[in-house]
Amino acid sequence: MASTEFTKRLLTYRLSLLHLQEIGLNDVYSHLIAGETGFSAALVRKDFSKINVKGKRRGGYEIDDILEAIKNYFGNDKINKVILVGMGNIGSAIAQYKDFENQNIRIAAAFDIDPARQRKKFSIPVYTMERCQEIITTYEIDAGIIAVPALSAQTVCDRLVQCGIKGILNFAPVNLKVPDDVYVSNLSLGDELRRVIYHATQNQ
Amino acid sequence: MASTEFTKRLLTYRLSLLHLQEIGLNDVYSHLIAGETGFSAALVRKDFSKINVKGKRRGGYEIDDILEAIKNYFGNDKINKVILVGMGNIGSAIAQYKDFENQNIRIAAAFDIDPARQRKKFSIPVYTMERCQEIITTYEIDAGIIAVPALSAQTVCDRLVQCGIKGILNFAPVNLKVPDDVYVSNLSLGDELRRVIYHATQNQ
DNA sequence: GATTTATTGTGACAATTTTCACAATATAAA
DNA sequence: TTTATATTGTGAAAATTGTCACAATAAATC
Repeated sequence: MASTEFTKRLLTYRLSLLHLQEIGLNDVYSHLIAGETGFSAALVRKDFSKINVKGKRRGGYEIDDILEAIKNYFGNDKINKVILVGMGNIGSAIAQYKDFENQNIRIAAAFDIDPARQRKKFSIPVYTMERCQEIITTYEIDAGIIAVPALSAQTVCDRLVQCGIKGILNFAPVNLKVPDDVYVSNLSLGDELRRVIYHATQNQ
Repeated sequence: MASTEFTKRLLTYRLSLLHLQEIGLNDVYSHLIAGETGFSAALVRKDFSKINVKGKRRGGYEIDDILEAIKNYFGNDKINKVILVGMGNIGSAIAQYKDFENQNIRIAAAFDIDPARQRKKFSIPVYTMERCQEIITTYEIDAGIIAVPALSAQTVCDRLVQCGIKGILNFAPVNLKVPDDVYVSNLSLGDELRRVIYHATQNQ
């Protein structure tokens, strides 16, 4: 399996390339991408080589080729469906988040214990956790987003794993424990901001 | 400067230790932390050694010692103040996010171009960007959170940098360009979820 | 008190990741 | 057509990161 830094870089390239494409470019040099993303030009070329993107000597790379290869690498030509657990502050913000579409990801359903939130009109249906298994299997869900309070995060996580979920994006400030075949990305916003402040105040 | 993986691990240890403390533990062995966090016991010990945490041979480490050392490492005994730009979906969720307190971080003020959002009652004051410089200097702001649409993110970023901000947490799906002495963490939720799905579907 | 056991702390080693340097080569200029 | 120039693609080297193995040693047991 490729290193997580590598997959992160690919998506960073993607974002910059989409931007460059929007301002009218068709071709790019490794140096240009390096300048946009902060990685070295040699690393950019090695990465492209890994995903079988060929450039023209002295001619650079075609943006379309690279974007195609990245899309291919992540296998996102078909729509991937995910579920969202927890419709509090973070959860409902995520439910309305527009950018998932650009990644061909759709939130198929959400879950919450609060019946008021189940009745409330969101753009996606909100169920109780009882219907968790049913919805995961019928909609062929690929991953789950956890946006519940810290105290219930592990319980929710266990439930999702039990229902066959193999990928979890977790916003609760908890280090979730999962079996080896389940992938978890812990996005603790407090930790992330703490690290930003650390680097900001340590600089020089 | 320490690697970002190292600082991430420290905050991961912290989260697990707070949990272990809550369930009544005072001491821990490197193996226990390894089990909780997924890192190897040797790496845990090396990391502790780096931040000058001493254990007792055969006696393990005191949780308090480790937490103290981590707090010290990040220098967060005083409250750090940040600003938030953009009070849309993500922005207002962040404004209400409770966990920043546990990191001694306070959102001092928010900014939005929409006058309606300025009048609306949030728990923090919302201003126009005109008062940006004034507030950053008077409140001694340490970092900025960008939660505006992709199109305006770089403009906002430039403005913050111009006002002396050295750390930025960016939620817009854009690779922000900043001078070398400014630290940016790009948290593109779409990218993050894409990576989760990738790992979930590639596993085995 | 002697012996066993469990754990830390770390130097040496291994693996991984990134950079360096340059041959190959396509394009542009002369 | 020849020469100069700029860029890719990639082995080799360097740097970084993580693991292994074990001496040191404190606690527990006999």
